This record gives sequence, C-alpha cells and structure tokens, in this order.
Amino acid sequence: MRVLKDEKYESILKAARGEFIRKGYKDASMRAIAAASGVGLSNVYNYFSGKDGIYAAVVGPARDALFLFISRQHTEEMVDVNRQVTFGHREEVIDDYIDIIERYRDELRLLFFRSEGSSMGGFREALTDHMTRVSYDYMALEKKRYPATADVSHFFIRALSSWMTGVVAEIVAHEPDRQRIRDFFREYFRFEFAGWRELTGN
Amino acid sequence: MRVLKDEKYESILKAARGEFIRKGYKDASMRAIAAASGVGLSNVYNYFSGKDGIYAAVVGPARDALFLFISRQHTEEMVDVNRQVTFGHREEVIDDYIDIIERYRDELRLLFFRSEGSSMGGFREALTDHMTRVSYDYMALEKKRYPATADVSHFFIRALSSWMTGVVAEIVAHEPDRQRIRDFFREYFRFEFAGWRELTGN
Amino acid sequence: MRVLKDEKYESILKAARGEFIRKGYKDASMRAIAAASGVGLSNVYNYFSGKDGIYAAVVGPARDALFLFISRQHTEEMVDVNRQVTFGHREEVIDDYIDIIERYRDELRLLFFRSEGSSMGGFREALTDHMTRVSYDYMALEKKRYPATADVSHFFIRALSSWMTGVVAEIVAHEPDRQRIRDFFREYFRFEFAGWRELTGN
Amino acid sequence: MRVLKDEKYESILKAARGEFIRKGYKDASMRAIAAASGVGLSNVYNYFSGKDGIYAAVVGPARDALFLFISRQHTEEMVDVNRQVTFGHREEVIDDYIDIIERYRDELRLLFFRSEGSSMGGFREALTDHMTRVSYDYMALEKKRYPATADVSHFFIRALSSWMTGVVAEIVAHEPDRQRIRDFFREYFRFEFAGWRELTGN
DNA sequence: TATGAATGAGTCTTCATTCAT
DNA sequence: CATGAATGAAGACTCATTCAT
Repeated sequence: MRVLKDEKYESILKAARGEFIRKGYKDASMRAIAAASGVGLSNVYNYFSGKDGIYAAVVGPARDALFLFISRQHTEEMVDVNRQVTFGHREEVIDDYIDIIERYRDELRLLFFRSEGSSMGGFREALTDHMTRVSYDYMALEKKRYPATADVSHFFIRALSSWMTGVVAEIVAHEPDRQRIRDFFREYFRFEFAGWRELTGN
Repeated sequence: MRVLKDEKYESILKAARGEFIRKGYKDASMRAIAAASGVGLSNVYNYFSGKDGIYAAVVGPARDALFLFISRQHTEEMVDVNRQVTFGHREEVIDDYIDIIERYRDELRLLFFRSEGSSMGGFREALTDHMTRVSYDYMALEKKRYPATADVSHFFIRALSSWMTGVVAEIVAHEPDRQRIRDFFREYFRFEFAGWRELTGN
Repeated sequence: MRVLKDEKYESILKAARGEFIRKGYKDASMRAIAAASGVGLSNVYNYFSGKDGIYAAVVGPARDALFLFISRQHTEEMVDVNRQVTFGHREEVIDDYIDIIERYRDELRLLFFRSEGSSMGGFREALTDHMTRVSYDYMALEKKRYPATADVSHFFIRALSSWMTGVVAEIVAHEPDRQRIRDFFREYFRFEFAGWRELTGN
Repeated sequence: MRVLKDEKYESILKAARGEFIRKGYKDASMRAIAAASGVGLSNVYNYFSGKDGIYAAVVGPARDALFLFISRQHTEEMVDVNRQVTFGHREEVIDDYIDIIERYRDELRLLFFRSEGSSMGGFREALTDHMTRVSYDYMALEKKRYPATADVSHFFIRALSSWMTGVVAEIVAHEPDRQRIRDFFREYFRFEFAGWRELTGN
C-alpha cells in the first residue's frame, strides 16, 4: 500500500531535523536521512531539491518567525508605546521573545552555530542585518516624530543590533532559565536607556 | 638539492593559510595544501600532526595574540587609568585593538566564521568566555578599590562581553575603515559609561 | 544497458574470493576487488557492508557447513551407531568429511590461515570450541547410556578436539589424496579407540 | 653524549617486543617502535635489516629454544629411557616443557597467532614439520633397536605431531595452571601409550 | 511517485623504506 | 653511527546526486 505524499514529506522532514540537530549541516548525511525516514534515498529528491533544500525546510520557519517577530516590534505604532515605556509592556515583549526562542531552540542552534556550508550559513550576520535595517527604519520614524533626536552612526546601530543578536545566541546556547533572562533584560533596558539618552540627547 | 626544512615548513604553512582562507577548515583539503606547497602529501605529516595541527599553526597565533591583548587591558593598574579615563588614552588602546585585528584579519575571519569541525571550533564562545572571565576579575579589582559599586548580574557581564566579541566579529567581517571604528568607539564609550553608571550607581 | 543486480553481486563475490585467496584478508584490497569485478568501488558498498562483510560472504558458508556437519555427527542417535561401529559406516562419514573439506578447501584455507584482522579471525579456536562443546554434550549422552564410563578431564577433551581441528587443517593445507586420508583415519580410529578405552575403562 | 651501541640495540628490541605483542606483526609500526625506543626511525635500520628483521630478533630465540628442546627429547639415549618410562621422569620433562612455554609465552603467542605477513608466518606448520621430522628419526632409532615395531603411516605421525603442536598452542593461548597441564599429560601419556601399542603391536 | 543501482571524485591518514647529509 | 626529510603508493570508506526503469 502506498503511503500518502504528505506523510512521507513529513517523515523526511522529521528525520532530517533529527539528523541535522545531531550532526550539523555539513556532517549530516542524505543517506542517514533517507534511512531514518524510511524513504528511498533517491525518492527524497522528489520531495526536496537536495540537502540544502531540506535544510531550508527544517530551519526556515524558525528563521522566518524570528525575522517577522523582530519586524513587528518596530512598527510605527510602537514608537509611542516605547516612548512611554511601561515596564509591564516590555516584560510582555520579553516573554514573547523567550517563547519564540524556546519554541525554535533546536533550529536556532543550528542556524547560529552549525549552518556552515548551507545556504543558511551566515545566519548570525543576516539576523544582524535585519535588525539593523529594522532599527534604522524605526529610528527614522522616531526622528520624524521627535526631531530633536541627535544622530547616531550607522555602525553603532549595527553594533547594537549585533549585540542583540549575540544575546539571542547566548540564550540559545546556554538556556538560562526564564527568570534569569528577565533579570538580564531589566538591566539591559536600564543600561541601554541611559546610554541611548546620553547619545541622542533625550 | 634538498630544500631547507624551514622553507618547507613555511611553504606548507603559507599554502595551508591560503587554502583555509579560500575554503574554510572543513572544506580545505590536505591534498590541495600539499600540492600548493610543492611538498609530497605524506611529507606534510612530517611537519604537522595533521589537518587540525596545521590549522592550529595557521590560526593559533591570532587567537593567542587577541587573548593576550585582552588580558593586558584588564590588569590591576588599568583600574585607575580607566577611571580617570582620558580620551587620549582610550584612543590609543583602540588603535592597538584595530592593529591587532587588521594584522590577523584573515585568521580571525577563519576563527569566527569557518572553524567548524576543527579543535578551534567555538572560537566565538571561547572568546566571550575569556572576556567574561577577565571582566569579572577586573570588576572584582574595581570593587575592592571603589566598594560602593553596585552589583551587576553575571549574565549581564557575559552579555556585555558577548557584545564586545560581536563588535570584533563585525569589524573583522566588514572591514570598516579606521576612522569609522574610532567614531564607533567614541559613541560606544559614552553609551557604555552612561549605562554602566546607571547600573552600578557611580 | 544495465547489468542485473545478481550478476554484479556474484561478480563482486567471485572477484573478492580470488583476491582474498591470493592475498589473505589483511592484504586484500577493496580497490582490487572492485576493479576485478568491473564494479565501481563505491558501488561495491551498495552490495556489501564493507571489506569484512564481503569476507564473511565469501567464507561464511564454508564455516557454517563445517560447523553444521560436525554437529550432525554427534546427535543422540549416533551414540549407538558409533558404539557398534562398523568400519563401513565410519568410512562413509570420512568420505562426507573429505567431501566437505574439498568442496570448501580454498575458503577453509583462508579461515585457518589468513583471516587475521577480520571478524572471522580465530577460526581455528572457534572450531575447536565448537568441537569441544559438541563432544562434551555427546559424551554426556554416552555416559547416560553407559554409566560405567570413567571421567576424562575437560582439558583432555579440548585437546582431543584441538587434534581433530589440527587434522582438518593439515588436510586443508597439504591436500593429501583421498586414500591417504582414509588410511590415516583407519589408524586414527584404532589409536583413539584403544586410548579411549584405556582412559574410560570400557 | 652518545649512548652505547648495545644499549640502543637492546632498547629497540625491547620496544619492538612491546609493540609486536600489543599489535601483532602486521599492525605493528616501525614508527612506533622507533618512538618507543628513543631511536631515530632511520637509525633503526642501522641495527636491523627492517621490520621483519626485528621481528625475527624478537621471536627467534623462543622459536629456537622450543625447536632445540624438542630435538633433545628425541635423541638416541632417550629411546631406552622412554621405553622403561618411569612416570617420574616424564613429569620432569613435562615441567621442562612448561618452563619453556612460560618463559616465552608472549613470543610463542606471537608465533602461533600473530605472525601473518612476516617470515615467521606459518610457525605452527614449521613446528609440526620439525616435530614430524624428529619423531620420524626417533622412530627409526626405535625400530632399529626393537625391529618388531609395526609401521605407521607418515601422515599419522604428522597428525600426532600436529596434535602436540596444538596442545602447545592451547597452553599458550589459555594459560591453564601447571597442575592442570600435568593432569592432562598424565591422561595424554596413557592414551597415547595405549593407542601406540595398538598400532605398533608392542 | 518510487526505486535500486551507479557514479566518480573525494576524505584523512599511514606505511616501510631510502637517501643525502 | 645518526638524523631529518622525503617518497609514493596504499588504506577503507563516504559523499550528494543522477539515471534508467
């Protein structure tokens, strides 16, 4: 009896996920994936374009979710919200952040640390790029509303974004418990708020 | 006529450096290294213990220099110096920093982004670890001298170290010109100084 | 046009057999086997799990046949038969023995003398073990039927088994003609019968 | 300061012995031997002709001692002694036998089981050859003195020799304690004596 | 959609030995 | 007597992918 297409697709995906998590992109083997999924090796190529394709399927959703989440945190309406930042609000955001990280922890670990050789290589960089772009746009919005804001160099913004990227990576790598993360962010916001005011003058 | 040992050693090292820079650790090939250095493949093993050994020889000095430099920036005598921080001094340090990065840019790029699979894998993490340790010790010294300093969570210090790691990585990756880097650090110091005062209360 | 699977399987097996017989396990080369069988080296691994796997396929049947044959010679119903040993019967057995040895001579030569390094290494020992075990069981049966039989030390039985193993090895190695073997066994049976009676007292 | 020649020779020999015992002939490595003996790899070739040469030096004495011992047990004067065999005498011989095996156990283990590929390969066979030859000569002597002795086929004598070889191998392999060996030989002599009388008629 | 077979280049490392010095 | 360097072939095995069916 023939197994339905979607089942096979899923089973390949699941097997691939396991293999990638165990070995990383480079050391993962198509044979192993095929074997673990009970699908003929060559048939895998009917469902996916190749190793890289499977990898993208495994790891793409995490990437997309994270990118999307970040974009959402920097829409126009957030400008005011963040200005009159109530701590409570930010805590909520933090929890959302943690949720997304926990949900995709394995995938993010792959993306951050073991994607070399795949088209997803340089994820860290891409994430920093994305954050930088988004932050930049966001700052433009802010400046339109509060024109007194002083300028900050592009590289600094990038560095700040890179910091945030690094923080995410640290969380992914070391799995601190939720409370530790919250504590950290509290310190981070105070730190960043003070620093930012120093630089922008408000 | 036989070529002198040191020449061959150097030629292997040079060839290996090129190969690694071009391909990264994992994709580099011993065959290619041997070929490019004009040394018989098996003879390479008379000079180095293996692929990983060559890699360490290529990339180790950069690693050591950076680690050492960081340690030196956090000795006891630096506590006071940094307190009465004259900008001039810090600029010097920054230039030293930049020097070291530029000197070893290729190697650092390898260490940061393409060392997976080698014994140097996880360099980013190791660097952050080192910075964290050093910072921690440094803060202990500072606190001994200025006991009023408030405590900051370990994870925050680690995050700050990770930021610095990230900054180095950014510089390595994007090669901004010296002036841009100096500008960045000026902002960074103001930012960090304000933030730090906010957290520690002095 | 593609050659059928079984043909290739057989051709690999045959080539491997030749290579092993020529070189022994350790010195045999996968490359040579592949070349001689006209199959791509890597493709060999689609048919066999590896060098040891091929070796097992080459040599396993001989081993199994010999072991099985020995077991069969020591079943319960043989107890009485051997007691009232008619020479004619034993001659038949001897011929069966010789048949099996001649049929698998090359493989047995491999097993006895050139299996070092493979999972079939220690064949001589394994054969002696098997014979010892079987003889022991057989003697238990015999004793149940003829309780007067005196005991013989385990090591002696093992030594006797080892003798038989040695005899097989000698036959494999020197290829004496059938008549010489029959003559030998005639002497052997007289010798052993007398010795055995001396030890067991009947 | 130069180390004396003999010291180096001995140190190579000792190191080689260890390496061979650990790995067997085939898997032993000249590099490892050189390293373990503190002698330059190429210098080893000033003391020995090569791998096989060292092996012969390691293992030869054991071989010679055993061969010589066997020859000595079958000299002319032994004919009478063995005829009026007092058990006491034979026990002495057995102990000498055991002594020699224990003294050279490691080397004999090498010779019996791990010499494949070396010029000492086929030691088992060589030993059986030697025993056969010696036994044959011995029987000739015996027959000269006691002409009534019936003939026994060459192959049977060889098989008997092969048995003894096998017994030695068993002892080498399994290291039974001295008492077990003595017990075995007591059974063996009774067994063999009875069998032999049956065949030769006296 | 599925498969088993095939490819061909690729991996790092080890080996015993020799040679010039 | 000693050395470090060099050789060149060989080792087993894996890879992602393609193709004919």
